[in-house]
Amino acid sequence: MSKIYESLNPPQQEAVSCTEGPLLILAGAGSGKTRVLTHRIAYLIEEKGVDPWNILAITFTNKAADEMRERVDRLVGNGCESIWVSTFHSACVRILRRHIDFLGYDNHFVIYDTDDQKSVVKDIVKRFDLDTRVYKEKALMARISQAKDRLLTADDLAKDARDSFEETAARVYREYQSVLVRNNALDFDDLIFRTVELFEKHPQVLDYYQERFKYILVDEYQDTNLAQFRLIGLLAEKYQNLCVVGDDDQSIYRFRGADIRNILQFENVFPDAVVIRLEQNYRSTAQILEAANFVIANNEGRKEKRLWTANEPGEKIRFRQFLNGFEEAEYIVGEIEKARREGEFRYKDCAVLYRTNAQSRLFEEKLLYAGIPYKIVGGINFYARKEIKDLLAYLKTVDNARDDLSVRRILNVPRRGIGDTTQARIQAYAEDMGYSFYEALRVAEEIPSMGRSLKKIEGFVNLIQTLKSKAELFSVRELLEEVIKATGYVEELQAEGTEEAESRIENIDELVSKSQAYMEAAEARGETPTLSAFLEEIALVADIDTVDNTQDYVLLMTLHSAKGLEFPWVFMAGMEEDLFPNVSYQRGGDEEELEEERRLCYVGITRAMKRLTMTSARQRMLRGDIQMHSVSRFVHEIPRDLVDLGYTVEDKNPKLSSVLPSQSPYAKMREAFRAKPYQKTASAPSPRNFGDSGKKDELDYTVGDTVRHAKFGVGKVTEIVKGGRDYEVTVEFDRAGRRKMFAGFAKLQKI
DNA sequence: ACGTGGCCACTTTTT
DNA sequence: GTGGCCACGT
Repeated sequence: MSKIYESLNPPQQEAVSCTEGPLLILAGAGSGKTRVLTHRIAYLIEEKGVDPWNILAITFTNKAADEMRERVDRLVGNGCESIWVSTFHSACVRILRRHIDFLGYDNHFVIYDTDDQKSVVKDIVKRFDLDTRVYKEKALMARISQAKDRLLTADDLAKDARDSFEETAARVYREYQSVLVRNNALDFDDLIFRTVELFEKHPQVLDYYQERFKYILVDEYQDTNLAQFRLIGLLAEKYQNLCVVGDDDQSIYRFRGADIRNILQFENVFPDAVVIRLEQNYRSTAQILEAANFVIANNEGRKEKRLWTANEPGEKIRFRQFLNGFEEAEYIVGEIEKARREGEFRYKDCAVLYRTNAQSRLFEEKLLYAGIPYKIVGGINFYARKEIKDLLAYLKTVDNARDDLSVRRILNVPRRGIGDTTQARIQAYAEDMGYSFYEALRVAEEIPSMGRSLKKIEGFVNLIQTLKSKAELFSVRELLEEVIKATGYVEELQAEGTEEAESRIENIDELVSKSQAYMEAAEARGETPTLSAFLEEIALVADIDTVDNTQDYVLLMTLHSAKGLEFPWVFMAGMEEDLFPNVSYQRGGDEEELEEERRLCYVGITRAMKRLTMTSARQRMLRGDIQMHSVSRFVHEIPRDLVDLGYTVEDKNPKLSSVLPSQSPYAKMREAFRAKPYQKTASAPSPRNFGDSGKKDELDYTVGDTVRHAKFGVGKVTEIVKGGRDYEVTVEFDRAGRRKMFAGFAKLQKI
């Protein structure tokens, strides 16, 4: 072995050199799996003489793919451009662009994002005249997506339907699919599903790719779903040189169809698979790692493993509880600023992780106020913004006029005086004649009762035709600018002059620079930039892909988005029962969901290299009303001698102590930790023993009583549930309807 | 045809 | 607290 492999530890070396046959690498957090993957690729090329052309590496995000390619480049030097390093979705798009005509699609298909899917479903719900109370778009979309993740067609779903909801869902699915086919569109799930279909129906195509990809590597294997599993299985079937890397403890996408069994049963599916464990962690301090180990040990369904590290013990894990989310945010922002001022950490060394995107707001406010550069990953996707979607719809229409959705979106944007009635008439005509929506527009004069609208429609068609002809000559960026000019989109916003319009214009400017950046990147890759490729790239970028490691900013993101990343200092905010673990696990009453939450916590803890701070708030505004929260059970699962609870409120923080009740929460916490020393076997932790002071022993009203609420008025108590620290009271108000509230806050008066 | 105001549901996580 | 949707009025 050449020198570069000597820096690897023995199991890592084994994982690199075991190149033939199926291989499962169980790589604990921070165990250097990316290093193993990149060295393995280098080894294949350099030592085994494998043609880079024959290697396929699948990662979870584009960012990870870029990083991997970069690192392989550094190891191997030239020749690695021809390695396919990409996500499942972009790999499938590449394959489908070449061969989807075998399935009767046009290779020029468009990709529908979640928003587009929603419009399609919504339209169908309306056409089927379904009760939207029962058949919610979201639920239907989830059904369809779930089915596709499991490679089920609408017929399969109809066959398995157990009730009328499922039957209807199958009907909607069938119609949804035919709309997509008509529009020559594929949704995210289709990208995988159709590729599997292509391989299964056309063995010669499969054979081509089996020959092409003799060596396959899959990262984050624990998060693959059935469709992805099948895809990989098909590709690897012939040569069996499949190397998957994953960690069952980091499986956090069950809700999206990820099947942890893909990793737990790898050895059953590939009986002669070699299994290698990477258990040495290079990332975190010993105390952080130990905390992570203790937390995850509470899960039952996992492969037993013991992560260890030779790193320094490091600092204790900091835990702080605050009165509310504002103070939590203020604290975290203050800590970051202080550390930077003192030269201890840069902004980019710090990341704030939380369970739900909604939590980002408070941090954003405080960071903005403090003048600290930051970037929020996730939330509302840049490309989901209205102005961006509008402009992209123009580009999509130019690119593929079969995409009815885009055409309809822009027909009256900006306002052209073409209203719903006209649109409905065109739609009806198109359906009668078997035309696409745009085709119907082009022959609008044939449509009866168009009247005054005809002129306007002709204007629109002319605009699109002109843009289409320009698309031949113009670069992507020029075309986009032409759209902006021809439609007067920005002008209209400027005329508005509001702050909101201002920010929309900024977004549009950003889109223009993104188109420029795309062109440059494509040319750097030696490709000719095309409109289709630009649109495709946009459809497949995740927000995390736009994180720029060279910029010094604080990163804020959900725990999910943080997977695969690492930071010197990690803040885990909102460590509260009901928020994290999230309440929905209780709705399902599902132990597995709780375990998934715990894995998410494990992922969060193991992102931290040097320092980890966990915070929680006693009260938090959730869905409009204030709720009391006790400290997350996950915090309790960390042995107390690993935790630094900070100063007491009385000592150091007079501002807090004046607001808080006489009992210091920190003193309470200490008691709690002291009272209940950590036991590894403890199966039922009592998470709610922090600061019970708010609980009233008795309420002066009971079920059936009439009470008055300051805001909601008079109502009747229908239910009282004893919560951890308070009573949850359900009241049927005369005016405000049924409300659930905490007795401590509601201040209900018996009358 | 289009704008406005009130009502409602919503918040888990995403390629 | 917020954004989306519907109904109504101009």
